[in-house]
Amino acid sequence: MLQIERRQMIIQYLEDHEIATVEELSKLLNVAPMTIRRDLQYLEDNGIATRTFGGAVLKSKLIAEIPYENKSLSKIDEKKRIAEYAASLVQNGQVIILDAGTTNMEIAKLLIKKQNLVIVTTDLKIAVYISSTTDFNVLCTGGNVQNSTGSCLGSNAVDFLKGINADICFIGSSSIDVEHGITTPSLQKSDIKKQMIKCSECKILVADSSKFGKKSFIKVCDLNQFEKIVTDSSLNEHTNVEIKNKNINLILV
Amino acid sequence: MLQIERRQMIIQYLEDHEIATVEELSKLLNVAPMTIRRDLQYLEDNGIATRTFGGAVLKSKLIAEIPYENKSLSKIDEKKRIAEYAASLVQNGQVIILDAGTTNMEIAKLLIKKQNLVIVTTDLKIAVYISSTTDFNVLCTGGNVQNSTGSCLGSNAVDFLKGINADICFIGSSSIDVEHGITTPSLQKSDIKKQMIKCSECKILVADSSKFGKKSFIKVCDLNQFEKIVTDSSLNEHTNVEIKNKNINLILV
DNA sequence: TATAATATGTTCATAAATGTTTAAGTATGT
DNA sequence: ACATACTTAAACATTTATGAACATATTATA
Repeated sequence: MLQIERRQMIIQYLEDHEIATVEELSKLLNVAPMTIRRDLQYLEDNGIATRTFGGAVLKSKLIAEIPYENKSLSKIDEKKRIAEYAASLVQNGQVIILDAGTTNMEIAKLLIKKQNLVIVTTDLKIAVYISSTTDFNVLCTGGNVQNSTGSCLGSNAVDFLKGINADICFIGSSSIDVEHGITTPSLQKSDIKKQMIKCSECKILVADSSKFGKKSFIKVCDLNQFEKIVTDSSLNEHTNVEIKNKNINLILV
Repeated sequence: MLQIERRQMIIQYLEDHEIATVEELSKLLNVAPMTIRRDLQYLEDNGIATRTFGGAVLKSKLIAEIPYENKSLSKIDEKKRIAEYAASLVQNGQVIILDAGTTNMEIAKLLIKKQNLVIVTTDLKIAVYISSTTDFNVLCTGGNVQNSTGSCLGSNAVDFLKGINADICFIGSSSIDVEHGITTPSLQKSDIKKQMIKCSECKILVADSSKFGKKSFIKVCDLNQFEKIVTDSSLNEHTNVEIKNKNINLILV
């Protein structure tokens, strides 16, 4: 197993269990405890985990942004299932807004099988992917490109979106909380998502279950703004009930 | 098996598995580990994969899916030489406009070694490439994405450029004629190039010699608009003399 | 066909990752 | 405070991966 792979699994384990001991990780991954310590040191240096005596916990609920490569490896199966459901909501000929991120990339991979869509996105990789594989009308918002993710930010992107009337938007988020709604680490990202929601008829939130119960800095909107919230079935029971109590259409795939 | 074929299979393998070790690729493809390392080095240089100790992970699936190889295979050496000269004109800290196309992609590959640039481009692939490999400020114009090339067109892109003041723009063209100047097959492309030229201090035309002596429909500008025209030394003598007679700074690399 | 250019294989010194040992540090119960 | 059990990190040993240099094979070109 490669080093990066092992570190990825530690992140995955932490996402699932919130906490892990050096010993259990050492046994699980069949490496010396010292190796696990060095891995945890790396994760701490990169702001992903916080070391404790005997193990580590995920960095506080106010999560920072994890680099793209790490993200794309984690929860990939869940994302594919979420994407499958999301794509089933799309009719041929519709105008679709896709938010940036790996979950929306998974949706994009399925949408190319549809006919005659208009795709609007801030994610350059999604724009390149769809435009190179279909004859859809692909619109890219433009703006400042965020180096870590390849997505457009800034007033140009927001202004571009203001001119759009879409049938459906798919919004991704890494911080979803029943009480505080969805939040982002930057004002710019929040502005983009707000505008995407504003100019779409139907709003769908797509995010794997690890994103729930987390808060970031800038609020985008409350959960009741969405027609549907699509996530995977590992969502913890408490959150599940809380959302359903609010009469929100929660889809577990 | 051809080299390009093998590299294609590595990309395919990475797309399926997200991650791969040198050893498994070596066994799978029946070549020496060193060959795999060289392949992975190539893929990393081209922004397709990220190497790790012992293997590699996929960077972003899209660049791989684009028929880059095919396009850029023609006149690739000439383009690299042209790009080398073009890149040498760029100072750290400058604002650069890059037109769409493979020659400008070659320039982009060299610009990532500079410091602190601001890059403005209509080419999504260039935007993704530079933003994912540097901390430069990358601006993408946005607009309608042309499906065949992955570049932005339309009034959004032109309007975006109107707000830019650049030090240098690098313009590509497939139709250059001493008498008729540079021409494009569509009004949209012409509008973009015109605006790029208008908002740049210094204008450089980059095109391999096969593009000379050709005419298309919509005129962009005359050749004397450019501070320098950079092409390869296979340019035919007649055109060479004609351009120099017009007192234009022609660079043959 | 001969020759040049390119791609691939091999070897080996170097570097990186991991394992092991051990002294010092930390938590916890009495 | 003390003893005990556990955790840590430094130092060194071991394993494994890497890339440079050169040899060989393959492909392109004259």
